[in-house]
Amino acid sequence: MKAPLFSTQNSSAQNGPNQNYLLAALPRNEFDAIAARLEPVTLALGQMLYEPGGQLRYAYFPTSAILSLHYVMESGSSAEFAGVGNEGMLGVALFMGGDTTSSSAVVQTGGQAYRVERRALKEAFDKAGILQQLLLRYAQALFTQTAQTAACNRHHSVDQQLCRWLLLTLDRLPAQELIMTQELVASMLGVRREGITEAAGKLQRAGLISYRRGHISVLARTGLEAHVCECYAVVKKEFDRLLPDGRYQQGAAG
Amino acid sequence: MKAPLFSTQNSSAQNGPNQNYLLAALPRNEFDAIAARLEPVTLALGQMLYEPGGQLRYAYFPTSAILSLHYVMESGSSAEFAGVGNEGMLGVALFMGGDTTSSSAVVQTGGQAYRVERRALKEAFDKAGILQQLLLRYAQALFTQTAQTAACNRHHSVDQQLCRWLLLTLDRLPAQELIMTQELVASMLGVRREGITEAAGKLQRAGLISYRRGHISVLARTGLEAHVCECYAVVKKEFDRLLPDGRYQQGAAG
DNA sequence: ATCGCTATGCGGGCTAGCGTACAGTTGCGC
DNA sequence: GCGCAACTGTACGCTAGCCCGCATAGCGAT
Repeated sequence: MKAPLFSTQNSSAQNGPNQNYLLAALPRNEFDAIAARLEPVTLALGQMLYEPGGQLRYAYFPTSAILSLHYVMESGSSAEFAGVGNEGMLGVALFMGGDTTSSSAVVQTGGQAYRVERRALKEAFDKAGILQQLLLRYAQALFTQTAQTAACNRHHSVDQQLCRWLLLTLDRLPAQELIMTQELVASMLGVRREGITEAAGKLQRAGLISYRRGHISVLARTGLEAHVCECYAVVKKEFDRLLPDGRYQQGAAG
Repeated sequence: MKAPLFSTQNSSAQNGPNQNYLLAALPRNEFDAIAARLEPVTLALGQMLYEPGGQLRYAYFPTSAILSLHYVMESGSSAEFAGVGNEGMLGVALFMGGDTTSSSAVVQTGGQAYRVERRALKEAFDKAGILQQLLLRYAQALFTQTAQTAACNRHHSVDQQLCRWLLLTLDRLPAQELIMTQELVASMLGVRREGITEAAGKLQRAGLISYRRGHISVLARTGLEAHVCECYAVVKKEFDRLLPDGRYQQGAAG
């Protein structure tokens, strides 16, 4: 699972660092500078990357993995407030100044990522180049997503939120199927498992998705879009506005 | 209402820029540099400072005013996800890179603030000094507050959330009384006005607060602390950890 | 002092989502 | 190909908070 670190322009690398949009958007010199510090890691479903209150050692740039930021209450119940795919990075606190967060981060979809040590990230950030711009804009997008989640949690039904969650996850996934039990989805959204059974049942009866033990397939994306609350569009629009678009942008500074 | 801009060290100024903790924590040279660009403004209850999607012209550093960040849904209902007092600033998007936000900002408690133009803030931020550190740490604290609000909205009762909101507001206020109708509190928390009537009634019967038309007085802060959910403590702790402590720190670089 | 606006109090019916309990079923591991 | 753990389906009562409507009361302006 060694990635070709020495070859920064290997466009045939299925899982090279430039599968991550933020890294891919860097100009050549900045990419080369940080590439030497990137370490490929395989992340397994359920793996906990950050524990509440713990020191953060690494930032993670997913290429195929999807990560989930959530907060676990004293009662044990939890709620996701943002997700991170290959459009972004985990660990904004590292360059924002606090080296810990009060939230947890777990792997929601297994896959690959590149990690970089705290100090290396901070040094790269402090060079005040394109990377800094990209990371700040990404942090802004993450903030919007979190704020929208707060509002959505207040006002929208579980059905709507499930659609939102499915669409956001789908956008980060190459395939139309996610490996995910209802139990896990429930803990992401912070509702009971039965609530997801019911909501997913409705969507399946409507022919929009189909699922079996631990797998959910999206059959009709447009159908989900018709059921979802406004929150999905708001978040998506903000991401599109603030982030590089995923085209291979090496050398294009901005 | 002119503030003594020319005198950067006028410690007798009741409403000088150094009533704002972020500004007060700047070392002398950085303070002087930005002080020339600060413009005192009086903010009235209910005034809208940012409209969703609009271009942001100014950042605001409250000294006595309290501002509220919230999102208004298509249905018209709304939900606050963070508040800003003299511990912070409004407009983190200005230095994060997006010059707009999808959320609204309104004045929750009338008072004074200093505003600074977009460009001036960006220039000061890009000097990569203490101001940059402070603003980034503040953005991190704001993020934590927003994430916590998302979780709280999901899992805690209106009673608990009212306690949280009262305590957070109180922390930003010199007095024990807030000018605020139940209707307004309701729109902050994103619940019905009757829900607040009921919750506030309970607190009043318990002798913790007393209120009359448009005024809420806190009688027993410790009582509120006994009723509040964990979210208050989490947010407060994170603010204490990340932010300057409000002592007059001019000259102390960090 | 009175009027009128607006804030607050209250009640009744309703629904979404919770807690709990248990039954059915699938697919993995041996 | 068997067993079993784990995932999914269903049901029932319960409560918080919603929507709606209307009654009362405080406070400011005339």
